[in-house]
Amino acid sequence: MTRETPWYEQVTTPALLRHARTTYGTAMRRALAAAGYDDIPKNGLYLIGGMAYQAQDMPLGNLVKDLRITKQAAGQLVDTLVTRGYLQRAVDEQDRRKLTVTLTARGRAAAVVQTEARKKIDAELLARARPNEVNITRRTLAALVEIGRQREADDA
Amino acid sequence: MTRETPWYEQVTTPALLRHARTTYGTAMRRALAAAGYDDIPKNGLYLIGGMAYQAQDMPLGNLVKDLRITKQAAGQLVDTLVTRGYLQRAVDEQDRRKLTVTLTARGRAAAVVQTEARKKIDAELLARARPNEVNITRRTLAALVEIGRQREADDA
DNA sequence: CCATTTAGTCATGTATATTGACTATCAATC
DNA sequence: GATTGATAGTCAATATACATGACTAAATGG
Repeated sequence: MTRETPWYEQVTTPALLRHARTTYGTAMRRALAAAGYDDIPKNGLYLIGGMAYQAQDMPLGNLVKDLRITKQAAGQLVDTLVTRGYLQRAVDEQDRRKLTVTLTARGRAAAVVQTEARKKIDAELLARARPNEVNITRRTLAALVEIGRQREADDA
Repeated sequence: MTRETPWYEQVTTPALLRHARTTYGTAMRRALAAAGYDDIPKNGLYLIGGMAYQAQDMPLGNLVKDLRITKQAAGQLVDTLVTRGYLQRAVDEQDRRKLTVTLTARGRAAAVVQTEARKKIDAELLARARPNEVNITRRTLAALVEIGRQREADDA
């Protein structure tokens, strides 16, 4: 009995990464839209989801690094999210040049929906992969991220 | 000695996926730009890299599904890549409505550069993770992709 | 054949991001 | 305590990528 080559061996790793992320992305977008949050711009998911998971407030400068966009684009992104009621801007009292960003009530509500959608995918994944395999995957992805950071630091 | 929580445990899986893909993306873009291929649009990498890896020619319709963009956007993407000398369009003789797309010489040359950049990252990854861990990662990513496909099929 | 479906185009609008030029705050020195 | 330089963000104009709506041409299926 000859073993069939699995489809994913015909696909590059970056392509796998792309499509894997799409699974999360569409699931989160669908859930958000169903709950009435259908006006979140592209990178808004990253911002809202990240803030709910990690930090209560985030300096705008972090966005620039994380999303690898210009500060103008970051400002514009925050602008629309403020306009649409998801975010609040505040001046950092320690350094009055800095702006920090916090979720509004609406923003937190959206974050909850988004987080649940994400966890749903995480749960579905555990039906197809062992917990240990998921851990290894996350560690390996982290290694890839570190390679990117390293390279960036090297040529700077 | 208390074990420190690794940074990546504070990050959602979709965020890890995003940043991991960025490592590949910037490496490939840099290599391409250094070799004179600095006019490739966003999704062009996916197209050129994918065609080099998988198929010699690709029906335009596949792009629509893979990239999850409208056929108009796909047509436009191919247009610019044809204009810039990376792709060639041809009518499918079996079905004269269909257009298939092939790499030109320039396109193949760019694909080589891109592929090498990708493999370089793959190699660097093997300095930080075992081959088996990389395999598990790719399989787990494939599972995520399948979850997305499944969900799409379900609500169709 | 005629109706329907499939594959792609043309024209137009919109959202997202970029480049370039500017203001405001802070930090360090003289 | 005034001057220089660096950092954080804004404003204005523009480019690019993608979407929507209306259309043409080729294939499929009674």
